Amino acid sequence: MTGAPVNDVIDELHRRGLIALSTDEAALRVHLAEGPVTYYAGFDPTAQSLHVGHLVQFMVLRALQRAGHRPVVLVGGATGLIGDPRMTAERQLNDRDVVAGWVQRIREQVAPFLDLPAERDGLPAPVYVNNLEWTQPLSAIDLLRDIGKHFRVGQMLAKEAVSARLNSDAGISYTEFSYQILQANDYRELHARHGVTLQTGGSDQWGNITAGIDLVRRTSGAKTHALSTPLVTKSDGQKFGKSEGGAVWLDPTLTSPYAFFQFWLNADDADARTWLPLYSERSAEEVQALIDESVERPAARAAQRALAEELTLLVHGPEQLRQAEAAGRALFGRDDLASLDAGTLTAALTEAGAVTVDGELPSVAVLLQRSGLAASLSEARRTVKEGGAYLNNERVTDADAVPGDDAWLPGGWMVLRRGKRAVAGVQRGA
RNA sequence: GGCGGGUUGCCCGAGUGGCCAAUGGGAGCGGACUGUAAAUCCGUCGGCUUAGCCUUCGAAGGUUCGAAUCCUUCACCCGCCA
Repeated sequence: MTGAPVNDVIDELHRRGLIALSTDEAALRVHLAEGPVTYYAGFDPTAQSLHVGHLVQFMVLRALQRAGHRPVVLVGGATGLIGDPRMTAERQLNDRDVVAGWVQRIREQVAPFLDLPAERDGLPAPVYVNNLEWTQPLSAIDLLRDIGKHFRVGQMLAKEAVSARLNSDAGISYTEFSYQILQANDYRELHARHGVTLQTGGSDQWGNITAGIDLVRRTSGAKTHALSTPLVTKSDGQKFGKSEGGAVWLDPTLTSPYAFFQFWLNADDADARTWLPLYSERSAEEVQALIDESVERPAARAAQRALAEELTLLVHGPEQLRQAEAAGRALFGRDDLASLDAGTLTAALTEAGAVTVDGELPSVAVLLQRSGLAASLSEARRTVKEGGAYLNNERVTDADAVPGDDAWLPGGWMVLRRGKRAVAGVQRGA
């Protein structure tokens, strides 16, 4: 090891558990030590927003940027039209204009992760690209002659996603089979255009990533590198990133900052401890101290709080974090609801989700249903019968009861709750 | 092409004429215990104008006082033979 260049980023990424697979690591360390490296990660527009599952990618991108390397973020306007083969079944193709819209939204969503450190800390500014730029003009002849010649079908068939699909009833379309060629070509283009020599991505992307490395080598002779992140899991085997019925999105209109904060705050103790190193940019010592604290005094939920605070700040910014925290305190605090002032209540309930009621007040059951706390009127009645419905923190016993005028809290609000965690506001209309 | 088996509620899976909105398990939801955890226990788990009514058991039609259960046709899936 004597004389081997020390590289803190790789050490840091290992320490945080962010590296699942890597190409020749010794060579990569040397490469990173030689000077600023331009690296990239790609995001396909398969939905209108990114979700918490994408966050690990940004943690890697940020760590590398902090070490002085230059990030390139690719949004897959072209690959999003083709579809990366999933293990299970063929993807439904989305309309071109729909995908184009998603590209725009995701592009905006990505910005804060890397732009802020660039502006504030003088780190290398990110470059944003869309692979439609070079994939769109590519003719069938160009693709098949210049790029296709470098691909062996045998290797393409051997990729895990492809072989899984070939062996399934679903089979695989030529469209999705071709996906790896396009992603590989992205690496080639970015290597040529921006001097990119490192690609990072999820370990499920490893096959596509290595296809790119091979293509770059065959076409230019250059040696390039790759790192992949592990799949983030939950200790109970459930899928990571789901909460009350849906994905946890980064878009504040799809998942409110309050709900986002609560998602992390409600993590299992075991999960919070394993996730903290992945997502926290605190020092190794601080992270360890938080984990120790979590083991000694689990009820304080130090690890969960750290995750919720850091990530809400990162994704939604300081003002949204402050409001999400205040909302949680207001709604779950020991204080009497009536003692809260109108401003606090308004902020908290707006975060939690609210419905406005004009004119006659409907029954509690109807309010539960309209606020979305219950999916149907039947479910709302059932909830009341089970003792799980609360109005202003008091258990409701009659589903058909109509709240009296004295139920209005400061600011014209009522606090409706289902179970322990699901809260919604009812606001008096005009 | 021939023969046989199958398609049930979010998922798995019982049910072969009335006692079936449909056994059981899982997921989900609520309660208790806790810490707005986990585990455990209890309850709940199609909809509605909720002691009643309406729509569900692959699709359509039929038999019957009455069908998830019987008959016919269609669609899809799975075995065995060719």
